[in-house]
Amino acid sequence: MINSNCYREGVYDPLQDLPGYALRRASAVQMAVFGAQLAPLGLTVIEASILTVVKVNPGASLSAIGRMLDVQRANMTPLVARLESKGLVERTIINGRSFGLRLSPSGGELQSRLAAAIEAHERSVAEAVPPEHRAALLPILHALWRAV
Amino acid sequence: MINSNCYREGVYDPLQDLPGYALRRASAVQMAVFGAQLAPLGLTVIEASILTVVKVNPGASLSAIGRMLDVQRANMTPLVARLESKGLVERTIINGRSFGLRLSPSGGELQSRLAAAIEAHERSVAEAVPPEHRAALLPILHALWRAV
DNA sequence: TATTGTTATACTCTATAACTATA
DNA sequence: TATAGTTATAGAGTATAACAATA
Repeated sequence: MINSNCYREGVYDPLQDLPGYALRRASAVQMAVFGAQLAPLGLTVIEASILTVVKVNPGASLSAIGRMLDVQRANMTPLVARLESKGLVERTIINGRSFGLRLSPSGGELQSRLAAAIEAHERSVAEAVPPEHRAALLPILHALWRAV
Repeated sequence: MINSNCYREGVYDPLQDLPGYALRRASAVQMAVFGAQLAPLGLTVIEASILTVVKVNPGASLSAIGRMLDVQRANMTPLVARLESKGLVERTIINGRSFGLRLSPSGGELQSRLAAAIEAHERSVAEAVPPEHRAALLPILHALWRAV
């Protein structure tokens, strides 16, 4: 039996039922939507994730945050510089070779709006899943995240 | 009750249980693994997806393939040029303003190895999901893909 | 010696606008 | 007029290697 969605313009999609491909497309759609919702805040998705981690873990080092988010040190540097230049985060001294990050006052204000955006987005993600499958959503994603 | 995985190096991860974030991380892991498996074939993930679509739909146009894969025309051009320069695909004439793609002989040979790599990867993705949740995997991903 | 932060660099993917040629 | 393909360009994310300073 042929799924009618398999054809677009007479072209058959051999990838749509492959879980890895569907995972990539689902993630891409979700990232695009979330990115658009963050645009008014002047933030990218990664910047938003850094701000959220910093808010919850004031004083955490650049390296520790990067490891948590799977962003390499070398790539964290310009990201943090961007957040600093926007006046959203400040450095705190840990020791002579590393520093921690904390939200600045304006970073704290922005974080409130950011938290609302995240909550709205995450709700829409969860609600996009048929109710009977919602309980499986996080277990599946965590399993894929940790295991593939 | 605190999930022991919430802490790494004393830093708490406020994002890990957000479905959208977990979706992004799961996709990223999967893409990295699959990309590494494709490297010996000299292909990127997107190139592999184009080859697979072309194999199943010989003669499909650049634009139609791009729409299916959600790759814009302007970005399809250099991708197709890359595949052409590797001698993997050939152009067929559709009309004066568009052309179709088909696998070249060497593209066909590579596609066999590619199909095996895809099958192995997709199996590992499915098997990474706990058995009781496997039936929900595709319905969830399709719902997120089409709906968020 | 291992780790931190930095710099430099390169590659892939993505997004937009503008252009031509054709349907 | 709308579509196909192209070109140019810019931005975002990612990856590696190397370096100085510090633990």
